[in-house]
Amino acid sequence: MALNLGLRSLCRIRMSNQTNFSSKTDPNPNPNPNPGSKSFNGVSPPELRVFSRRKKKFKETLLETTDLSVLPDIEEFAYKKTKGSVSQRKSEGASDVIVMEAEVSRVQPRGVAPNNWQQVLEGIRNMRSSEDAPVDTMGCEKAGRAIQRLLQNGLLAADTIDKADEATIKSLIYPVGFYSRKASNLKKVAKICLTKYDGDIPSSLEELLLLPGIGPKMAHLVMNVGWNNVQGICVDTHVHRICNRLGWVSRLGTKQKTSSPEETREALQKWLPKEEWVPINPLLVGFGQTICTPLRPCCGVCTISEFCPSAFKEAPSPSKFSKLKKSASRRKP
DNA sequence: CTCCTGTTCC
DNA sequence: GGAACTGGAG
Repeated sequence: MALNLGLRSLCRIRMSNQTNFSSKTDPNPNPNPNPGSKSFNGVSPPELRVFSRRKKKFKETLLETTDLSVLPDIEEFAYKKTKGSVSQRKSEGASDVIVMEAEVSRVQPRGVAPNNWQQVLEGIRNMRSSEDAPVDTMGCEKAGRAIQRLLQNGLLAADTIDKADEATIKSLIYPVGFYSRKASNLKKVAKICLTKYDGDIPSSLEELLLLPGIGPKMAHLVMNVGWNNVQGICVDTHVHRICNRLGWVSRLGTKQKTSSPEETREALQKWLPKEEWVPINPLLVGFGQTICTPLRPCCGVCTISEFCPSAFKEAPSPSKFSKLKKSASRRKP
């Protein structure tokens, strides 16, 4: 399923490259000598060898990360960028398509990255190496209790969920937060998947967002770990909070904190290299559950506090300050 | 902005 | 006793 999407994207990229790009760079492009036979997605054998060599990088950077809607821009950018290296790459036996793939993999929108971000990330990775955060045992790739119970009852497929009683689902997923709403959304989503997607889940961000109960956070999570097709960063409350504490994101053109996870996602994507877009979520979620907690972060044990503009700036215990705040908020006109 | 829900932490 | 907690809908 994820493979289908990847291959279709690949075909579309190839087709558009072959018509637009090769005519710009090579007045005499070698036509595919034997289209339809011994080819992989229209790539003939010599090209396929190059493709295999670059496969790993290609897979990681282009196939799984390219948003097809930005293709015209990428082609334009890649064309300019490849001018100097095209002949060299081609002498290695690479076709225009392969050159394009290599260059596109370097295309990444880059804003100004914050100072020391790599050290900060490395420090968080070290703090997270014990994998003792809830996300490590209950995260989306593991089966939490509620998922296990659904699984035991055969309720992880669209057709069985569609047939099942909403009250049954409700009791099985209890006591997850908002179990009632989630049970009803699950039924609705199963119906949609069954009628519109042949029992599977949709494979594009836009279609996922149309499902009830699926917002940006879940849609990106599904694209990232379900389809291996990275369209954006999955920003939840932890990623949102920590990025702001670190000063990694700000409102467009200001130094103010971002006010929503969506704003954080856009700001973070401007500079964070794409290879970090998927791992940043479990990394910061676990960090946020154990050390950089929403209330009273443990800056004393945090190894990157020297880089954190917010370190030790939040009240360590809710004493006089919060009591004053409470009494102030109780006074209503 | 509030609501949804039960738990957890103060 | 009650605030904060998830993420999405309205």
